[in-house]
Amino acid sequence: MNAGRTARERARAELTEEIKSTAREQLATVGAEALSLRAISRELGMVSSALYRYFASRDELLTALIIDAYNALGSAAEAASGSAAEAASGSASADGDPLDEWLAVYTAVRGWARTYPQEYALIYGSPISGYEAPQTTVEPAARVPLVLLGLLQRAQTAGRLETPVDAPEPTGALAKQTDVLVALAPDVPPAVLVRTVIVWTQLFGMISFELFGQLVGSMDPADEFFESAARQMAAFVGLR
Amino acid sequence: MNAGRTARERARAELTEEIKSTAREQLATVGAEALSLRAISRELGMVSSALYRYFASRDELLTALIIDAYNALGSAAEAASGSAAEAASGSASADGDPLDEWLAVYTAVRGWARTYPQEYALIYGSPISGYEAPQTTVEPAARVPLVLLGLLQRAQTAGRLETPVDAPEPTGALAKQTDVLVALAPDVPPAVLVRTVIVWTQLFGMISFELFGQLVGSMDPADEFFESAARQMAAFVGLR
DNA sequence: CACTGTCAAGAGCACTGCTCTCGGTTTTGT
DNA sequence: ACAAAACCGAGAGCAGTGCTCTTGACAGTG
Repeated sequence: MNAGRTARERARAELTEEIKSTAREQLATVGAEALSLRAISRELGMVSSALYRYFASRDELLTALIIDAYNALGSAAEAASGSAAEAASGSASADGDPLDEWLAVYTAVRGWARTYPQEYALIYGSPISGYEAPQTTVEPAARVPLVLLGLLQRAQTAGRLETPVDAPEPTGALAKQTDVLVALAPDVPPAVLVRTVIVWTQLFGMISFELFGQLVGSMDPADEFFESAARQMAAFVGLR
Repeated sequence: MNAGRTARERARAELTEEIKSTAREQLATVGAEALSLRAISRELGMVSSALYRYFASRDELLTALIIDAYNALGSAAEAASGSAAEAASGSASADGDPLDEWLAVYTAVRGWARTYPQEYALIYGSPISGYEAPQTTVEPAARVPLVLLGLLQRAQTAGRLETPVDAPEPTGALAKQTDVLVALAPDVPPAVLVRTVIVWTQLFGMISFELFGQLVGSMDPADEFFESAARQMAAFVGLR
């Protein structure tokens, strides 16, 4: 993250960032699959071949944009989680109301998605054909679910999580898969962890439907529906 | 649906279907955004310009494929709903167990999506850039949610739907939006209808996550998770 | 000063969607 | 039955794309 030592390294880092920046602009206007390296180079006043000194291919540029998008969304969710906790208590370390925090995270995720719909589509839409997401994307991609898990873990230790009576205990392969999540939120019961995954898929399904126009004719505009869903999903995982 | 009168009309209809068929093959192998009219025409042994006699543009071909995909998925859901009802009773008109039917619909939708992932991505993935879905797509797109609504309506009149006590009554704009659904399932309480939309978004969010690789590392393979989610969502809307 | 690695530039390849024109065939109207 | 109209496939061509390769200029290091 530091400025490179030599002038060359600094120039290279700056230009790399500049390329990504104009790529994001193009993304916002023409969409992901119409992203053109030549158009970017034209915008930057350089020749298209020069761009390949910075990104070996269009896919590599897309990968960089995808990772940036995951991180931006993750940061937004984490910030919402953190500031909601502070706002209620005044102190930075004490926790606020878990339900408020839950709603703040939901709102932040949706807000980011609506502000940067093309970048959202890039990471949660159909995968680019012939493009295999490298392993580098899974860590940034995990930040949003980690926020939810962390929130529930803290709510549990604060006595604000009440395991729903009708949540079935996972068995078989599902129990094994849940173990991975137990390691991340050890005090949250497995039944609630399964529900957390359900809720996680609901959140992004709902946002995708809103952004991709699937709700037109029923729940669009989706503001009130979204908040209702957020509250009902909080209750679904046992947040009180 | 009938064969055209003149030989030309029949040939035209056949060739149109053949174009869509090879387009679907290409779709399955190279993906939607790499779908090439020239490659299709090459496969068909004709020149690319001739293809424009049948589809005015690439977008128009995509629209046709999208409508076909919606209809195929809708048929699969309707068939599952119908056959589940018959299987339990032997009669074609009597209803089976609503919960079995619910699970059958879930399984059918997921099965179709896994069988035709690229066609699924075409309709539930990111919208094609610069492509506006025409009004013709909304009716076929509504078939799956209509299956769920119909199922709940029948379950309600059969006394198999128990409105959850913690489902909040929709108010304000949300209540207005729910009215559209009331017209489709008049006996289902509005609170349950809102939950139906939530469940609807969850279903497709879950399938999208599975297909687009978002579940890798947690709930993949998703068979058991999917069934658990299906059952818990049935309970969430009050199916008993 | 000379050498080595990095850089932008340019030409070029194979591909794309799409348009237009040109003959030939089929359907239709009189 | 015959002419007019509609339709069809072929081919050339345009503007655009991602990507590769070569060339000449520059900066950093011994």
